[in-house]
Amino acid sequence: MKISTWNVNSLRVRLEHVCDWLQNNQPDVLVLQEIKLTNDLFPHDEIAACGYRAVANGQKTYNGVAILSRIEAADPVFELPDFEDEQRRVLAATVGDYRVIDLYVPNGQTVDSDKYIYKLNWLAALHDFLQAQLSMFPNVVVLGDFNIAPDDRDVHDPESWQGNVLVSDAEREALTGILDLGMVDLFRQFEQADKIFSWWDYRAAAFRRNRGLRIDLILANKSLAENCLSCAVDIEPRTLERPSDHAPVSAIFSSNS
DNA sequence: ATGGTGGCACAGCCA
Repeated sequence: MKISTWNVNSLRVRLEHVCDWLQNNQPDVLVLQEIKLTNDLFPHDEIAACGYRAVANGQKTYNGVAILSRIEAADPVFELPDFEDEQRRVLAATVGDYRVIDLYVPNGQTVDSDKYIYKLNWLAALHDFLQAQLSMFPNVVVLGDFNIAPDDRDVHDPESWQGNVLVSDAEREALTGILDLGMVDLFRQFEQADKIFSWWDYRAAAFRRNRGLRIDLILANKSLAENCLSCAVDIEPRTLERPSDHAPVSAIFSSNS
């Protein structure tokens, strides 16, 4: 079972990259963030031509998430319970034996902004939703753009980022609270090279200089994490013409989980 | 260097 996540920053613009990546990598599930289109404009035919079904939770201009899967996804949830939100950032669904929870966590803009307060409130609601999902499903994978770098190993220059949005203490504590529900950051289960990131700003040649952050994460509950065989970032699509600013991340699970 | 680039949509917001 291979499950992957990718913030595509507009599915319209990146459709060809997504289709090529599906053909080349053959995941069982790929979850997308920032599709930036409404459900009526979702490219179901093109995705079907690659051999995948799709469930979308889309929105015009901003945000929007989707789950692509070889087999049909069931029992979708489109909202954080008891959290009023116009922004389409969550999509949970069951794919075979796995509960897949696709997230586009709010960016937060700056630590003194209203958007940062919204981010922390959103993460508190997410915590309660994940607690409930973990009590209902034996195999839970939570993945997407978390807009939080878990620790300083995930930041190209921790000193320059100190206290900034994406690395602030309150955000990292919120992530720790989610992990404390019984989840594992799969990437850190494995030996990894230094300075592996999943997002690089479009500006200032950040990718060429590898000035990035690891903010695209795959979490799994502990018993499922024990069946994880690998977790890796694929920077190849970030080298293409007109790339997303994020790279895809994939985890592979042994088939008996 | 308080900018830089990119998507959406066509000015300015968001990242």
